This record gives sequence, C-alpha cells and structure tokens, in this order.
Amino acid sequence: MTDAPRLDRQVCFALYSASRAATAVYRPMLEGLGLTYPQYLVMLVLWENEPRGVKELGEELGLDSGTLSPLLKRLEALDLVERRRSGEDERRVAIHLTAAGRALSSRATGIPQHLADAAGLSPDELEQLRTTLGRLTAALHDSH
Amino acid sequence: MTDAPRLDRQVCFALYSASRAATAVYRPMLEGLGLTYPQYLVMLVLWENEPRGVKELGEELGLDSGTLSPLLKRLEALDLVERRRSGEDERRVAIHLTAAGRALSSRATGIPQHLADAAGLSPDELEQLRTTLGRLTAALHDSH
DNA sequence: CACAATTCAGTTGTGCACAACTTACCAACC
DNA sequence: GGTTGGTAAGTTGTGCACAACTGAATTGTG
Repeated sequence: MTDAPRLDRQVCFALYSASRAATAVYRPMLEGLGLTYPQYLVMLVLWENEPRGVKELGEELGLDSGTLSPLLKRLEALDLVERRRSGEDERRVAIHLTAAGRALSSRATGIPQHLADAAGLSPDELEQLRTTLGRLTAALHDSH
Repeated sequence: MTDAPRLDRQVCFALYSASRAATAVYRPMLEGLGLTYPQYLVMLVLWENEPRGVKELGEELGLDSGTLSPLLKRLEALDLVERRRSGEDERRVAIHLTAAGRALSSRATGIPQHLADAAGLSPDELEQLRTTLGRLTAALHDSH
C-alpha cells in the first residue's frame, strides 16, 4: 500500500462529519416547525430582511437557482412564503413572507442556543471556531 | 420582528458553508479520478484496510446502507470495487478493491495537500481546527 | 429443537446540491 | 427599431443523505 491519505487526518472529512452532525441535532427541532435545515436557512435570511430576490438569497447562502427554486416552491406550498414577479423587472421574483412565515420566527428563537449547549465547547471556543471557519470558507472561495 | 437568530452568527451555517466550500475545492481534482467526494471517502477507508463490510464502512463514515448501497454499486460499475457475499455469514457483503481500485490510490496522494494550500490557514491552525471539529462531532453525537 | 428478536444489506421516497441547459426578459449599441 | 449580449429564474439529470421499510440470515432463549 502506498502513502495514501488517511481518513482521520483530513480536515475536509472533519468538516463534512461535523456539519452533518450539527444538522442532525437541528433536525428534530426543525421538524417541530415543519422545516428542513436548508429551508430554515432561507427563513433566517428572510426574517432579517424581506422581500428578497432568488439571486440575493443565493448569494447569502451560496446556493443556486437549481437548489432554491424547488425549495421556495415547497415553502410556498407550506404557506410560509409568497413568490411575486416584480413589476419593474419581469425576470425577478420577489420572495415575501406570509403572516405565518413571519409568525414562525418566534418559535425558532431557541434553536441555536440548543446547538451551543450540545456542542461541548466553551463560548470562546465556539466563537473562535466560527471565525476560523469564516476565514477558511473565504480562502477556499478565493482559491479558484 | 422578534429577536430571530441571525444567519451570520450561527456555527451551524459556518460549518455547512465551509464543508461545501471544501468539497467544491476537491471536486475538480476528484473529477480527474472519476470520483465524487463520498466515493473518495469510501476509497480512503478501503485503501487503509480491505475488505470491509458495508456496515463497517458505514460506521467509519457515519453513513447508512441507504446511502452506501447505491454508492458501492456505482464504484463496482467503475470497476474499482467488487462486492462478494460472505460465505460464513450470508447477510454480509464484503467490499474488495480491484486492481484498478488499488492503483487509484497513488493518483490521490496529493489531494489533501492541495486543500491545505487553499485553506489560507497555518498548519497549526488547521491541526487545531481538525481536533476542535472532532470534539464537536463527538459531543453532538453524544447529545442524543 | 422451535421461534422470537436482532442484524445486515438493500429498496423506496423525499429533499437537497450542483452542473448544464432553457426561457424570458432587459439593456446597449448599431 | 432590430440585433446582440447579458441576466434572472426555472428545468433536467445525477448523486448523495436520511427516514422508513423489506427480506433474508443469524442469534438468543425457552
């Protein structure tokens, strides 16, 4: 056998595992809201500021229309969101929150704290992890 | 608007973004080998030690048979892997590397280094990130 | 030995990701 | 005013993840 890379030494695998473990902790809580994790992310963006175009959402989340279009249709079917063609620019679709979508935000308040509790890391460590991951993501995007 | 969680403060989103950014950096290199990222992970495990049962692979990678069964069929279609029913226990399927599968490992040697170069973090920081993520993943798994 | 409980791999169905493509629309230039 | 280039959203197709289930094989227990 050659000096093939070892699984347990790979940062990439550590990221992949941690990310799946974190969404697995979120899943049962989000199930209570009727949302998947990516749907929750879209709602987070809209709770901050709405309406938003599909492209804007994609830039915030790093997702393209191939992912967002069907996801937004599902949110619309749940009556959390409304899609309206813009009058000024018929290419654009503005995503508005419905009353139900707006109301859902209060039920989502405690979710991130629950992850922090389950993480087994101090607040300082969590904060440092977050900023390190931010730098890493930016550098990886710049690298091509 | 209530005090809804902010997207940019969430460790979970930072993990999700970093993980996707890292696999995006791997993707063009793995394309050269004809592999997807999860397929590459399976090959990594097999390069370390083979044959392995489907369940063993699942435990190393945190994936279930619903993910692995079709993935392994695709690796078999690529002639990198062979699936053999165990004689002793007819429930088990042993995954063996083919000659081509074994040969592929030498072409995969440089891949993790490329990620390290693109990461924009020092070796120390990368190492610390890896161990922090390992602790986080373990704690999240323990939390339920 | 009989048979209930467990284990293993596989299947089915849903929902992302992402590449490649399509369609509709807009804007700039001739 | 028509053409050309670019942009926004949507569609199609592939491959994960993961829950729920199936069927076959094995193990544990009375």
